[in-house]
Amino acid sequence: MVARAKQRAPAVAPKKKEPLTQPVEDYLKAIYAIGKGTGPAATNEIAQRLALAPASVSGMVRRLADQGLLAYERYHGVKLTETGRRAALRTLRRHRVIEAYLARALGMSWDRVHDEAERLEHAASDELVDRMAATIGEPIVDPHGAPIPTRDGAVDETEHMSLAELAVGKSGTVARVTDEDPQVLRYLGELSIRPGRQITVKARAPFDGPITLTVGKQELSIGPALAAHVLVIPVRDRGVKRR
Amino acid sequence: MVARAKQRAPAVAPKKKEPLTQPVEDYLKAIYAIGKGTGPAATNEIAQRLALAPASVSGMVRRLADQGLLAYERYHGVKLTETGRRAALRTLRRHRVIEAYLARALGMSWDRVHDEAERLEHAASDELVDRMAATIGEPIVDPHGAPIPTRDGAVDETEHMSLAELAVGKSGTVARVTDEDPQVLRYLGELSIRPGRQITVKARAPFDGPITLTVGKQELSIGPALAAHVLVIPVRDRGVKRR
DNA sequence: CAAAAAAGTTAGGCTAGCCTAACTTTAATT
DNA sequence: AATTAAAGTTAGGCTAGCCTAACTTTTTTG
Repeated sequence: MVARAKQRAPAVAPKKKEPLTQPVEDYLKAIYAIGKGTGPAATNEIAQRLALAPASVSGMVRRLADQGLLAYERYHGVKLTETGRRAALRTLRRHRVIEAYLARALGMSWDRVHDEAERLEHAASDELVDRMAATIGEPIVDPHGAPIPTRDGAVDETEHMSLAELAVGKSGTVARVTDEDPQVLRYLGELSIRPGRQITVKARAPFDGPITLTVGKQELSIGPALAAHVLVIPVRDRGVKRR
Repeated sequence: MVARAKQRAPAVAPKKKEPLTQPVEDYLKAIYAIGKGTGPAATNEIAQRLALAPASVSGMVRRLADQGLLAYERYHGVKLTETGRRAALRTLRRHRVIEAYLARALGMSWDRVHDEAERLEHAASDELVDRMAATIGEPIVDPHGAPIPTRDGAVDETEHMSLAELAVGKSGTVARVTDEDPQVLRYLGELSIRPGRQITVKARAPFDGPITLTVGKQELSIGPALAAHVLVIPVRDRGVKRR
C-alpha cells in the first residue's frame, strides 16, 4: 500500500533567466485568458484552447509548476503565480502591440493581424515592441479593442457588457470584439460592427433568436452567439424611443 | 560482410507544402552563404556557422537531401538544389527586408537589426515582408549594403573588392560591410565607415599591418582583417595623388 | 607512398513536446 | 450511498534536433 505522501512540488522555483519557449508562452497566455489572470484554469480547457490532448497538458503543467510559473494541485487545475502572470502579460502586450502596429503602420486588415502576431510575439524583442508602440502613439487597445498591458504589467480588466445582453431600445458603443476568426471578423467588418461604432438594439426574437440592430443607418440582424462576442459600453438614454 | 550497396537516397523528393522549420531555414541560409548559391558547402563549415557539432550537420544534411532541398554525396559536402536555393533566398529576402524595415521605419541602429531579423525572419509571413518592403520604398539593399533578393528569387551577386585590396592612393565608395557583430558595427559606425561613404587608402603598413585611410576629413587606420569586411566600389582616378 | 592529420560519418543518448491507451480521481445522477 | 460520467493523470511511444564518442574516409605531408 502506498503512503499518501504529500506530492507538493519540492522545487523552490529555480530562477532561470533563460527565455521561455514558444509553447510555454502559449500555455501561459491560455491560462491567463481562462482565469483572467487570477482564477484557476482546468486542464481540459487549456487543452482545448491550445488544440492539444489533455495528457499533454498534464505533463507540461507539472513542468511549469516546477519552474515556479504555476501553482498546481493535482486534479484541481492550475493558477498563475505572480511570476507566471507577469510572463503571460508580457506576451500579451507583445501580441497586442504587434497587432496594433500591423494594422496602423502597415495597413493590415483587422482579420489578419491575429495570426501574424501569434507568430511574431515569440520572436520580437521588448525593444522592438516598445518602438512599435511608440511609433503609433502608445496605443491603449489593439484593433479588436482588447486592452494592451503596460510595460510593467498593468491591464485594464474592465468587464464589458455584450451586445447579447443589451436591452431592446438601448444603444451602446462597441468597445471590443472577442473573436479572432478571420471569417467572423470580415463579416463583422462588412456590417461595420467594429470598435467605436454605435449600435442600437431594435428587437430580440424569442427563443435565443436573432437580434435586430441599427448600425449607423443600416438595419440588420445577427445571431446571439455572434452578438455575445461584441462587447459594448451602454449609452445612457439616447436612442431610446421616447414614450 | 556487408555489400557496398548504393546508398543513394531512394526518395524522390516528396513535395510537401509544410513550412520549413526554423533550424531547416537556418541550414539552408548557411549553405547558401557558403556556396554563394551554387557552390558546395563543407560539413564542418556549416557546423561552424551554425555553432553545431559536425555530427549534427551530417544527420540534418541527409534529411534535407531526402526532402529534395540538397544534393548530397557522402564525404563530399552538399549543394543546394533549385528548390533549396529558392527556399534559402526566400529566407534571405525576409531577413534583409526586415533589417531594412527595422532601420528605416523604426529607427533601429544598424548594429541591432541583424539579431532581431534573425528571429523575425522565421515568423513573418510573405505578406508582411512585402508590406514592409513597399512601405519603405522597395529597398534594394539592407542597412549593411547586402543585396535583397526579389520576390522571385533574383539576387545581385556582384562580387565587390574589399578595402584590404584597394591600392594605396585609390578611393572607393563603401558598398557593403560583411560583418554582423554588433561591436564591430558600432565601431565602424563611429568611424563613419558605412555604405555610401567614400574612403581613400593612404597607406598600408607591411607584414599585414594596419591600413591608413581618410573618411571624409578624418584620417584613421584599421587592421587588415577588419578592412576585409568592408567592400568597396573603386572610384576611377580621383583622390589619386598627382605626380 | 605510407603515415599522420583533417574531415566526415555512424552509433547511441538526451530533451522538449507531443500522442494514444489505460487507469484514477472527482463530480453528477439517481 | 452507489453508480455512472466527466475530468485528470500516468505509462509508454514517437519525432526533431541536438550531443559525445568511436570509427571511416579523404587529404596532406614527410
